[in-house]
Order: sequence, then structure tokens, then C-alpha cells
Amino acid sequence: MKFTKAKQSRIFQDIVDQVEEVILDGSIAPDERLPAERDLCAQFKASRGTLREALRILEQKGLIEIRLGAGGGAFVREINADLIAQNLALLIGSGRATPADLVQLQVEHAATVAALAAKQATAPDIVILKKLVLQAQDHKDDGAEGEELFHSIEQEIQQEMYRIAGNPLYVFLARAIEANMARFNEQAMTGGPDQLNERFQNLRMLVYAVGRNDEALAARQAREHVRRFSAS
Amino acid sequence: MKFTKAKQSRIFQDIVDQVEEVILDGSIAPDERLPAERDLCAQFKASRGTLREALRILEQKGLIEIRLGAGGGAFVREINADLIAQNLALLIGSGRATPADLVQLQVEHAATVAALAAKQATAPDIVILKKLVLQAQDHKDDGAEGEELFHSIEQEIQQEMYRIAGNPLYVFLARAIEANMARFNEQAMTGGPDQLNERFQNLRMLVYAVGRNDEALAARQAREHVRRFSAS
DNA sequence: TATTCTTTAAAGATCAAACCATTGAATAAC
DNA sequence: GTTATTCAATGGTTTGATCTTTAAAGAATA
Repeated sequence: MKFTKAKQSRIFQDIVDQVEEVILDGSIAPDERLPAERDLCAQFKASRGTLREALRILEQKGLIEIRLGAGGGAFVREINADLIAQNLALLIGSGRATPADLVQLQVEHAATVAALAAKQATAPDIVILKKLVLQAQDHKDDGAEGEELFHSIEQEIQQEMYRIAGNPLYVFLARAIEANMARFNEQAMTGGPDQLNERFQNLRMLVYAVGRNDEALAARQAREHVRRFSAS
Repeated sequence: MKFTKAKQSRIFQDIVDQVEEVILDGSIAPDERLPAERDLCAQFKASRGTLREALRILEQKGLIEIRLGAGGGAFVREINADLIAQNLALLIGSGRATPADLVQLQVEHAATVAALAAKQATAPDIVILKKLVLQAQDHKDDGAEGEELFHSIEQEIQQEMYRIAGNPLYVFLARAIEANMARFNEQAMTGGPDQLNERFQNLRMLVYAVGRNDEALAARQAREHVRRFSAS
């Protein structure tokens, strides 16, 4: 027989649990507002200090955003990758992991997504990807403003890959990784301007590999492509 | 010219930042205690309510653990994977991702670690792994208590793989995934008893592949091995 | 009329001073 | 020597007030 801890004496934790539940339920949609602090106090029969401790936790979890002033209050947020990003930041900030570890994670992550996409891509998926590659080709030799457009196409291709891979967890992980790349890796996500051609070749081969369901090639091209962004 | 938001008026956030810094610095080691709430109030020149909001955030971040009663207080914790685990839980709890997504993440994750290990393993690493495989073989036909021992060897092999792969981020990710597998996937991590032989074969081949630096085979064996744990 | 300044009220942020609840250790009783 | 009691340290909670920020309504002005 296994008993669980009887009761948590902490009122604010109970409030957190209740609010978290209605948010995850969808009973309160993102951008909607919770009642004002003083009203919530009344509903939970708790003091303002206790309630505010609960709100702090919910805010830190990324579930709500608190705005000051008239018309302010606690607004429900879309679920995001903040917590993962924060944890990665702590790991690097404490020296338990290095920026290089993060780069490796990003590279292998991209490779895995590419391989999954290669395994699962359908004919319409390939059409979309090939169209994007053609657009990228149009922009890659167009100088400064072309580079910007090229980069936006690059990102669109990435997003398509995620969609084809079909696992939302990869999207969130990628966001968390990127957030920290920006923070810890100065040169990250800029990309040398003279690498446009190499990047284009990677993209072209990547899409080719996905079209042929060649997981290994797709993974290899994705790795190379990401490495051109992150000086390791 | 790019300006950043001028100042955050929130006192508790400033307290969080200061405490976080000394923890990440290592100025306060894990298991050490912060001063009592009332002392901290004096140091930060803040009220107790404000200070407690800061402590709640630090607790939620997994940086401190607060114990009640005499001899209690805020104790610094080892950095862990709690935040990642929580974020995964939120994603699944909100329906943005499914337990099946989590299983896939775990499977591909194991494959990546195996491939990295296969690429980087040294001769002494192989010796250790082979020794563990022999131990597993000794236990696999020993009935009930053998099964338990077999499982512990399995875990040791996993840990060796992580060590060889050499990226601590994978360890944390794995912990976060496991924590959620236990929560959302009832049958997870049990493993059918009649699968001991199959699992052993996977391990044997995995170590063989690592010894031959065969990344693809290592990845394949790792995938199969993990799949035997997680009914998808 | 359109613009700008001022006022006002809503809502979060903070403070202050109590009192309650839990816990480990010192102390007393047996 | 063991058990029960007391006590003090420390987090948990309450109450009620004041300060600060902000959006919107109203007033002054060009």
C-alpha cells in the first residue's frame, strides 16, 4: 500500500493548481483576463499576499502575463517554450553545460527533424518545399535585400519541415534553443553573407533528400545547414 | 540604435536576479541555506510580502527549496530538469502535444545519443560497455530478481552512453522526458517480462555498434530498445 | 473640430505589523 | 533511559493601508 502526502498546507499552491486547471482546460482562452486581484481574493477566500504569491508562480510558469495600471490584470498567455528556455539558460549560466553543448543539441535536433520529415513527407509536401527552394534561388544573388528575403524563405522551409515532421515538441524545443543561442552565442543566427550559396546548396539537397525519402542525406544536409549559422 | 526597456519597477524581480546570480556563481552551494525571510527583508530593504514573492519565483525555478519549521528556510538546490519537465507537462496537459509525441521524442533522443556515442567512443569506453553487457547476460535468465538486476544494468549502460556522448543537455532532457512518461504513460518504463531477451539483444547489438563506430546501427538498436519500454 | 493637457479611477506593487502553524531541539517528567 | 512537554525559530497567512502606473474620460486650447 502506497500513501501519498496527505495535504499541502500551502494555500497559494492550491490556488495555482485551480487556476492552472481552468487555463489548461481552455475555460479561459489566451488574451482573456482573470478577475482583479481583489476579486480573486474574495473568490478564493485568501489574503492578497497569498494570492499574489500564486500569481507570481503562474506568471513564472508562463501561463499568465500581468499588466500594470488601469485595464491591467492577469492575462492568460499562449503556452510557450519559456520554461525550457529558462532551464537551458540556468544550465549554461551555472556552467553545467556550455554554449557548444547547445550548438550540438541544435544541430542534432535539426538532423532528427529532417530525417523524420524525409520519412513522412507526402507528395504535396514536396511540392511546397520545391516551390520554396525556387524562391530562395531567386533571392540568393540579389545583394543585401535579397539576403533578407533569402533568410525568410530559409525560415519558411524550416517551418515546413517541422510541420511535416509532425511533432509539436520539436517546435518548442527549437524555440527554446534559439532563444538561448541568441543569448549565449554572439555570432549565432547571423550567418556570413558569403555563405548564401553554401546555404542554398544545403537547402536544395535537403529538399531533394526529403523528396526521395532519404533520411540519412536529409539529416546530413540539415546538420551542415545549421552549422553554417552557429559558429562553434 | 537599440534601447532596451529602461527599468523594471518590480522589486521582487530585482531580488530574484540578485539571488539567482549568487546561486549560479556558486557563492552559495547546493544544500546551503539562505538567511531567514526576516533577515533577507532587512538586507534587501523590502517588505516580507515582496520578498516572499521573490522566493516563490526562485522556488518555482527549482533554484531553492523551502522547508518549514525550526531549522527550515530557503535551501539552494542542485540545478535539475524540473522546468523542462514542467513545460512538457503543460504542453501535454493543454493538448498541444500528445503522449505519443513524447514517446517519439524519447525514441529519437535515444537514437541520437547512441549515434553520438558510437562516433566518439574510445577503447576504454567499449571495455566498460562490454563488461556491462556480460553482466546483463548473467541476469537475464534468472527469473524475478534477475529481472530487477537486469534492469539496473540496462540503466547503467544508458548512463554510460550519456557519458560517452558527452553532452549534459541530453541527460537533462532525458530526465524531463522520463518524468513525464511516468505521469502520462501508464505502462511506460515497466517493460514486459517476456521481452528480456529482446531487450538484451538490443543492448548487445547497441554495444557492438558503438564498438564499431557504426552510428546508424547504434541509432537503430537504441530506437528499438526504447520502444520496448514505451507502449505507443 | 482637432489636438493637447488634466483629472480620475482602476488595478497592480509595496509596506507594516501582527498572528498562526510547523518543526526540531532543549527541557522536564517518569 | 525513555517519553512527554515546552519553547523558540521559521515559514505561512491575514488585514488594511498607501504608492505607482496606466488608460480613458473630460477640460482647455488652437
